[in-house]
Amino acid sequence: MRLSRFFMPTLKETPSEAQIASHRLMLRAGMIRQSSAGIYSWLPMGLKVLKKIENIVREEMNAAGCNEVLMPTIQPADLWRESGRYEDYGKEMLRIEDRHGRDMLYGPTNEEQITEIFRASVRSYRDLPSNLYHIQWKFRDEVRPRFGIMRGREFLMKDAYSFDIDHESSKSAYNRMFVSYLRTFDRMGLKAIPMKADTGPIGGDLSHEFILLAETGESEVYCHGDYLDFDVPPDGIDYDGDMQSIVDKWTSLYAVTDEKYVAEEFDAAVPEDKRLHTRGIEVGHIFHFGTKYSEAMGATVLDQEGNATHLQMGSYGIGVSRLVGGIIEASHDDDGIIWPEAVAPFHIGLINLRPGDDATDAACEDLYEKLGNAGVDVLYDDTDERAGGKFAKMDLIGLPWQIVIGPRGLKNGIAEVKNRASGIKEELSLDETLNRFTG
RNA sequence: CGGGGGGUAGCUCAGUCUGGUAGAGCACUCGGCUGGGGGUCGAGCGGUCGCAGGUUCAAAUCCUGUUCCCCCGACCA
Repeated sequence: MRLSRFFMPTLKETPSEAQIASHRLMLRAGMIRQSSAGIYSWLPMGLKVLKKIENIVREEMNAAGCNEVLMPTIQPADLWRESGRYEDYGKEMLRIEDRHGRDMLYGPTNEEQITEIFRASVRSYRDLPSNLYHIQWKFRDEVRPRFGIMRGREFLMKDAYSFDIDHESSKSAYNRMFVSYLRTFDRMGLKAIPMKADTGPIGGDLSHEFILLAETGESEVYCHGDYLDFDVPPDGIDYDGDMQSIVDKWTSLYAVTDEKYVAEEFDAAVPEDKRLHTRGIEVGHIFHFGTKYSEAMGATVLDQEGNATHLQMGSYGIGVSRLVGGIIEASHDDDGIIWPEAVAPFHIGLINLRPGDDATDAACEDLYEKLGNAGVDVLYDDTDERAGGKFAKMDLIGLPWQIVIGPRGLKNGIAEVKNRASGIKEELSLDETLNRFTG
């Protein structure tokens, strides 16, 4: 993509509404624009990242044996009256009336919808276990949206729902999602630690929040430092295999959010030099809730003896849009964003320092074309802005690599390759530069 | 929902107290000098001062109402 034809309205100054780093940088890098409180438009740069994150989530869900569906954003109120949540949910739920006077709502979540779909189609234990997910926009009318995309009212979420015949099987479904989440966040270059979460009125130990460690996080967390070095389950792992030992390992050490924190327990469980007390961002939440919805909504299957049995269910969320902000919180510096390669909007930023100079233009165009042919996603700054502005802008948008070509280096056939994360610059010949990214 | 702060050019903000021709920097357009870390000189473009009503010869400024946004708290994936 040529920068001259790319819609990327960057800002030199920080808009006054942005307080935290990710919000500030997303606005400055031209990724999002606010529409109203907690509601944003996604501009090309932001949308590319959002889609990359969404795809990683999708790939890992599919690998774990889940089926993708797409449920509507607008749901009928009657569905929620069945579960009793229409009355319980309160003002967080955006309620709408259609032209016929029917009560509708913009879905804050989809337990009712998925249960309705499942109960209408599945009759036998033979069709279990099953896990359906979708990636869809949700709306929760938060009293006070904040932190930009991190806690908006409208947000993109992946939510999965598992259906099983009994508790034992449901626990296996839970474990598969647990492992899948470890892989998903790791692929995005994140350290997300599963922490004990509130199980609410249902009880049990099957609820974990996946927390991203970041100093600007919204809640305090306490955990064992060794989690940072734990191995993540490998690509291609067999989800029919032993998930329990992985879950056991990843839940063996102390890790809680502040509402579950007890100083004495923390001190007793973690040696002093391993105590990690920082802030965190919740990017995933997995939860087993048993028959709460299947009983309220009459979702049953016949078991092997022919008895109608209520489905055991669990739900598994990942905040896809929140992750965009979360990744930036975890990976930025004073100059701008530092994208992990897996979610970067482009792999390389190619800077032409002197558009209009024949030799410089020719070298840039040649490299741009060859990299493109090799399938490398390049943002080519072909504008005639000054060098300083180009460097600052490229650092701001945080592409993993920068290739700088100007008359000075070109006299010796040299391009400069800079790694955004380390800041290390190398002088390479044009061929070496090409090979570096295509070899 | 309680408390606080705001809305003036695309962005950051002054001007409001004390009413009297709407400003600066950045951005943008044109031209000159420049040319490897947001340069420089000159000339431009750009505003129903959130909205409605009131007071006044005269309102960005005073009064009333209203709406939107931000921050702290409570709440929350």
